[in-house]
Amino acid sequence: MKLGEGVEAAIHCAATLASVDGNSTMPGSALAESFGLSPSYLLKHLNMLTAERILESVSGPAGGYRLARPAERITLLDIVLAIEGREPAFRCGEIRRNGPVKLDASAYVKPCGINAAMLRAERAYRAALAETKLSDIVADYAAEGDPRSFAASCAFVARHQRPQKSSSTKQT
Amino acid sequence: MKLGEGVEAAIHCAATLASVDGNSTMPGSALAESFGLSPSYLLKHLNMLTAERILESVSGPAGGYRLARPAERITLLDIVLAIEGREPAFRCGEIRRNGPVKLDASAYVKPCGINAAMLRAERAYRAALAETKLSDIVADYAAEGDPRSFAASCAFVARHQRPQKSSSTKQT
DNA sequence: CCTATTGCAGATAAAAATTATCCACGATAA
DNA sequence: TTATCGTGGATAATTTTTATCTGCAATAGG
Repeated sequence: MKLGEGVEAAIHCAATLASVDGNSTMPGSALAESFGLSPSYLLKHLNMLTAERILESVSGPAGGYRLARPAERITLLDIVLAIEGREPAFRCGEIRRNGPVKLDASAYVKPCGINAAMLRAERAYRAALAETKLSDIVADYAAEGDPRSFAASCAFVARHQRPQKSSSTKQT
Repeated sequence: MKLGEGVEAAIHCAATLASVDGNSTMPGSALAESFGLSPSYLLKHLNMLTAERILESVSGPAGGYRLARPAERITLLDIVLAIEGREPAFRCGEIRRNGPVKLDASAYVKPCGINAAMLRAERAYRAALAETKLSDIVADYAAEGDPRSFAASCAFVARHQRPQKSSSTKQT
């Protein structure tokens, strides 16, 4: 069982974007630089977040990314599902049917108990992820992280965020 | 997030072995045939289960595999960890340190809050897996599975299991 | 002892998924 | 008009997973 590296990048980026002002944006290249990641690959992940309506993007100079809704309404589950996909980790291949004894299909109408148990565990996993909001991550970082690190992050955001012209609905 | 196919095979094999009599064994080739799996690859997985003391193996003709302890004391978590390894699914790459601003290592003594949240979720996942015993899987199959399928499984086990010479509580 | 059957370890190969790069394109602020 | 930025597709490099093969050790039965 393994989560792709993109998950870590995506959560860190989202947490960073949570502290840009109002409807300002931050370019993907700045996010990549901020974590020492390959810009072209990170964009792939940011795109998935955009496709799942977790981020919004603005084209053109002064463009970039911002959260599509307040950090209070984005959970770690949202991000993990956006990056890793919605498929469950355990996929039942129904190998019980593949033996030498061929039974009628009607013998397999009941779902496999193993599958049920594995999916139950995964629901617990997702429920736990859904309990942590992006705002919790940010608040925890501000309250318990090292002040130097926090200050550096704030400075970085302040330096790279870009105010937008059109004042549409404001995010917080 | 993805679980290897070996997990499904391992659980099915363990469930099958749960219904062999006493200290009898069942050869890996029979287990592979029972689920239409490649024998040589399945042996890899059975081996991992043996290495983790979930199965015991007996060499020689009339040899094979059996459970190393009663099915009541084997959980799905035991099997999943044996096959997938004990590493957590989320591995924190500490990418927060990789930015352009180089801070002293003392700024990163606090563990990353993102990592903590992800590991918390994984603990929930493992706790849920630990709640299902192999005996539950077998009991459920006997009680709620299709009678034809259950009878076929029992017949298969009866046909392939091999009694051992009396003195056996040792292994590898 | 001999032989056949079985598990075990290691090397290796084939297939698939992940990670990463590049380029042509449309959007847009200045 | 131009430079900056996101988008999408194609492609390649890398790693992981899946699968096979071979030689070897263990051992039941003759």
